Amino acid sequence: MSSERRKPYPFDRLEPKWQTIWDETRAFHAPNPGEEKFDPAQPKFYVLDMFPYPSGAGLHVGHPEGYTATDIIARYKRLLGFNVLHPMGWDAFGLPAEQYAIKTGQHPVVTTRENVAKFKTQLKRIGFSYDWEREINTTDPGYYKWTQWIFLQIYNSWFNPETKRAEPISTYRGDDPDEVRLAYVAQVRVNWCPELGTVLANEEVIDGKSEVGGFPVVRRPMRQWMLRITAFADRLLDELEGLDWPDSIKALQRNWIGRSEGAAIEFPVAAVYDRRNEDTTNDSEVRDRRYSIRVFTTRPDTLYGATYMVLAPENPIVDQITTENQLEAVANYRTQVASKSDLERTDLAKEKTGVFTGAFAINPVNDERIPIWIADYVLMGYGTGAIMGVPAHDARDLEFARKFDLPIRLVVQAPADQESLGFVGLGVAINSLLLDGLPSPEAKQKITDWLEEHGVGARSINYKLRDWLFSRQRYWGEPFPVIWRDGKHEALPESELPLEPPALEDFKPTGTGEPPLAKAKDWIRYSEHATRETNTMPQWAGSCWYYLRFCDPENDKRFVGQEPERYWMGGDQPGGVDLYIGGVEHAVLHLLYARFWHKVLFDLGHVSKPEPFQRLVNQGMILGEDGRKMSKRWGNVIDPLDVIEIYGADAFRCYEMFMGPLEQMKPWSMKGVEGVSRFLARVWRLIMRENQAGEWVRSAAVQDVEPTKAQQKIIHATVKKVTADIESLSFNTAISQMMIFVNAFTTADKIPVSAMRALLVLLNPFAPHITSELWERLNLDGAITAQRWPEYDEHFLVEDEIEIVVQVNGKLRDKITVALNATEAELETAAFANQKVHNAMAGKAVRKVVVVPKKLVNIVTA
RNA sequence: GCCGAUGUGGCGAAAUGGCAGACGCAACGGACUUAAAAUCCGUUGGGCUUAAACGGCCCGUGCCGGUUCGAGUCCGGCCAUCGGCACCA
Repeated sequence: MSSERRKPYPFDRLEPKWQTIWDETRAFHAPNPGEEKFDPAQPKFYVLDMFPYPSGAGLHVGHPEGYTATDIIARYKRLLGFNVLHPMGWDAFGLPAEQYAIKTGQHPVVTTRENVAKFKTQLKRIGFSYDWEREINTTDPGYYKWTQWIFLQIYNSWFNPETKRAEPISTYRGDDPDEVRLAYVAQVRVNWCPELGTVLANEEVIDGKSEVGGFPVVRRPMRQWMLRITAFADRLLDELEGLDWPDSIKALQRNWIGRSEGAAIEFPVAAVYDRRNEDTTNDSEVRDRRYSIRVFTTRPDTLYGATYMVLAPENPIVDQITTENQLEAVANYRTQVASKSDLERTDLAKEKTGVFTGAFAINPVNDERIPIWIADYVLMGYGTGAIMGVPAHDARDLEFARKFDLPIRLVVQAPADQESLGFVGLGVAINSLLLDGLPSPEAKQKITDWLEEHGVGARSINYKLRDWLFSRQRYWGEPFPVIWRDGKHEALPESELPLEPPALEDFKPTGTGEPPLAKAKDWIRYSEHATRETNTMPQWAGSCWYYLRFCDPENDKRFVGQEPERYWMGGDQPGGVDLYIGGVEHAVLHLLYARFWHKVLFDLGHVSKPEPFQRLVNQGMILGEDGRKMSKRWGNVIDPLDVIEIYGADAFRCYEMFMGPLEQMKPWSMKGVEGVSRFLARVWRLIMRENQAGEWVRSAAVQDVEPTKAQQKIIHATVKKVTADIESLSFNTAISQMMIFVNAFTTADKIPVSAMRALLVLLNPFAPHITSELWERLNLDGAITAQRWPEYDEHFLVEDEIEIVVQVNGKLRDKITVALNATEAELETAAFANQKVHNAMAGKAVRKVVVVPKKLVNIVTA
């Protein structure tokens, strides 16, 4: 038959009905301290989603996975009596939104407004219980006013190494405050993406391509705004410890920060060929302190094995030390390296290349002359842009030394079963005069002490983390609240915030590196002698503090009021954000940047805790039905609204949670949705039946009777399991338990109302619409959202008789039923009386009997 | 190469060191129906035994070892897949 598929229950009518009621009654509005209806007696719970970029494509099934999980928690905590903060907003500045605007030829203001409207409609159709009165949009002047204000706090601060805290720049005693500001301008080799027409942060470049769009990225020196995140490297690292985050995310951040401990060592340059002084000879043994090369190493204990040095080709000192006859070779090599993109440079990493500079350095520990080379396997961006080559104990150095026939000297003895040449682990020092016989860790200490005593080295720590490149040459972002006067930058007065971008017709990137804002000639001109900064902030700026704004979104006096901040983000209660759920893709971007901003704000006294997100959970990616990543290319993308059209929002929500563990990657299955939909229909038919006229009426089986003993047991077992499972975010097994509950009642001829009350409240966070409707149809008191979460009584879970497992030599042989209070001796006797046990023992002698009360008896034979 | 995660039926998955596979999907059988859909009931890890049913027995959580009365779970060593970083000195 071609007629429309019959709905198993009328979700298409009742779901919009309840969504409207929730809106109209402000059912999920959370008042702030001091506001009407605020109850200070209740504990708070802040449960947050990573707010989306409202892209043109709309929601896909991945978004609602985390959102459903947080919604269940929010509704559950409300039923427990918590004051719950559960907000949603829009991260609408940035490349995706702007690329979409360019593609469709519309102004980003217009596309953003449309996309936000679309996202909001979709989210509402899924029935999420957000407090929409707290909705924020990073592109609202009322919001980015405070993003700019926070930038000024950062700009007007420095990191005091004594206190290890950010402090107002006024406490800095040096000559030039611009040298130490947490926001500064520097000429740096940036990641320039010609296709996007902007520079990108290191974190936004993946395999030499832009994270957004996958376009090639090249290195290019440019003057840019930087944020001094490196000053906070140790705190960002150390304070990860106390956070309730997945180990994998902590590991990613640790890895990204990349702290390594070692020593900095000075190698004087011997025989400097100085183009300004033709008299200097190559054979001079004079140590020339004017040209000393500093290296960083994590293995100072291998210093005696350093048989050459390598500089990064970009290292400026190369110009100073290269000898006349090597000038051409060095220049050629440097040109060749410069023409390679980062991608090519790593791609071609298979074979080592390099050139001798003609110069020599003196190994400070043994006065040996060692040749200085340049090679692109040494990076200018890490350490000092120079290394000591210890080929015997470093795989890269060994490869290089073999290729260019440089000497190799063993200085670490490997453990007996391993070859010492090429051994890179910790062993025992050899051929190292001062260090011979010492295990590597002690050798490190001793040689570093020696270097410090002789003034030629020191303990040193290096990080992979670079300062955050914070400016972009794009239109759709926050303008910097900065003006330029006589070549110097200064802060825009706070009273002039928000600084709105000019209304440009043509907002496309210029392609030259000049920002689009430069096209707005009137806007740029600030005064007779001053002009505005034309760069804009990156996408991440707005998301670095949005969780704070949610606490007090309307405040026009402060970025967040002190009292709401103290209440929701700290105060006497644990956690800042108590639960934060989102995708793993933000492990080193948003989550690192936001922690950094938060620490600056904390140091300056603007927020009450040093860390913003106490507990973090990553939802796993949802794959297409074919097991591949969802993508237009494979045609396997699922649109939530299509699913809701057929099965309803409740079924959609429950399926998203029933698929498997929240954090796991898992494939979508429409058949699976159907199964969950059948479960909800069974819940419906427990309470409702269809009359002759085809109307749903309350079933006569539902009666005000006492549950049977067996029913009591399953009710209390379900309350217990669902409660525990929600607490541990094991939503899939919570749903399983409710299925067991429903299956048990499906066949009952009398269904106690009390059992249905408990079920509906338990199921409400998962399937809020159907449970609200059934609650109303049962004529139960008040709204279901105003109920208290049921409690269980252990008393109902125990039985008089229990089943005991009987094993022989650890193998299950039979199960016996005994009284709950049976003694160990009684259990043992019962086990030995069992025929199967007797058979299995095959007449062998008993060696041992293990009795676990209420569980099992295990008989061990000889 | 380094770091992290994962490995259980045809599929998604469950299992405080104590009955492996709950719950759901798919499949098969049955009831209801003129028929189908929907719904309800039942079977369903593999193998052997038995005419069949009942029953009985053996094997089984990536591989190899270990600890334990007892291991999917704990320990050691491998293998595979996925994710991140990657010439980081």
